[in-house]
Amino acid sequence: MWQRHQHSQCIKEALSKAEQVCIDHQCRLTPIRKKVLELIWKSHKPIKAYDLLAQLSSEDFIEKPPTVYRALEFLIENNLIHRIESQNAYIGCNHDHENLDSKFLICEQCNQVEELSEPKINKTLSEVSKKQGFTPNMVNIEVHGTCSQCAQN
Amino acid sequence: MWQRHQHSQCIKEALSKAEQVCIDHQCRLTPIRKKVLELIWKSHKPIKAYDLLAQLSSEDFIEKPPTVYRALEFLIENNLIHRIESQNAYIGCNHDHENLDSKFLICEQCNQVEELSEPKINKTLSEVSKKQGFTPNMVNIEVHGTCSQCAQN
DNA sequence: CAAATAATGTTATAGTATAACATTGCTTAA
DNA sequence: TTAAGCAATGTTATACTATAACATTATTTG
Ligand SMILES: [Zn+2]
Ligand SMILES: [Zn+2]
Ligand SMILES: [Zn+2]
Ligand SMILES: [Zn+2]
Repeated sequence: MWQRHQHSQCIKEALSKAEQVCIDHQCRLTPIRKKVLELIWKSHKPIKAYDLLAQLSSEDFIEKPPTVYRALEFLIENNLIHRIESQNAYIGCNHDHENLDSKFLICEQCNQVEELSEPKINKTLSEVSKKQGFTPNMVNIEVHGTCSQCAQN
Repeated sequence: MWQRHQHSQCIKEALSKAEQVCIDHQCRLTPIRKKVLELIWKSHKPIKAYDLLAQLSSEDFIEKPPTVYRALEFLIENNLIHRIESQNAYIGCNHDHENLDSKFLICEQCNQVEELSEPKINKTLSEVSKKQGFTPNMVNIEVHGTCSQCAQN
């Protein structure tokens, strides 16, 4: 969480993780992709495509929508970020994903997002899906509510 | 599922359930709201706001965006439909909801959607949330994959 | 009935995302 | 090494999704 860590450190980690992922996946972390990823991590909350666009344009990058949407597409494909569907917004991921699944706790007060990695949820969902004869491919879970910090205030 | 029921029957049921819900909630199922709900049920798959708009306009209703978005808002508030976030689309609900939660199996082949009501999922999610000190308010789960029908083909 | 409230009409615009084609840059194998 | 092929980016235009703001009409209630 924001309050409990050196954020510059966690940006660094995210970027170096990205380098490694790109080596593993044999793809390229180009300057634009890297810059977008960095801006997403700097935000540390879900950030919108057009906000990224605005920030890019103030840093000598080309500021057209396809530029940022392509970068987002790339980062999503490589599980370096996720899209928060209920907000049309994007957030960094520091998890190791086996599958195409993502699970979020979204605080309605502070808009801080926590990604879950609890495998028990997937297990339960799998079981229920199977019962319906359904074969899951990707899962998205978005839980809206109040985080512990905000509950105290 | 589409293949296994008289669809005209299930539209009728949805509309009469809606009447009852509106009595209970002391709100009004106006002609526009009723028409939108009917069109959503006729589709029997997730349908987009502007597709509804097009269908309304061919039936002597006013065809401006706010008209349909207001109807959608009303229907969502009363749990008569849900929004499929990953598709910007809307689908009818014939469940009885205690809470603000919805869980879907979405077939990537036929785009048929099944709503889950399995309470075990909520229970698991609640437990995991609590462990993080998080108080859930509303939950949305969207599982993409292949339905049993499509798996056979 | 009059006042208050709810719902709809209307115009305009904000916000999100992609298509299509041109250009540039990297990779690789003759 | 260099030309061909592919990957990435540039560029223009447009499609798709949703809401703000204010006017008008319909319904409810005292
Ligand atoms: Zn993740
Ligand atoms: Zn919070
Ligand atoms: Zn439902
Ligand atoms: Zn199917």
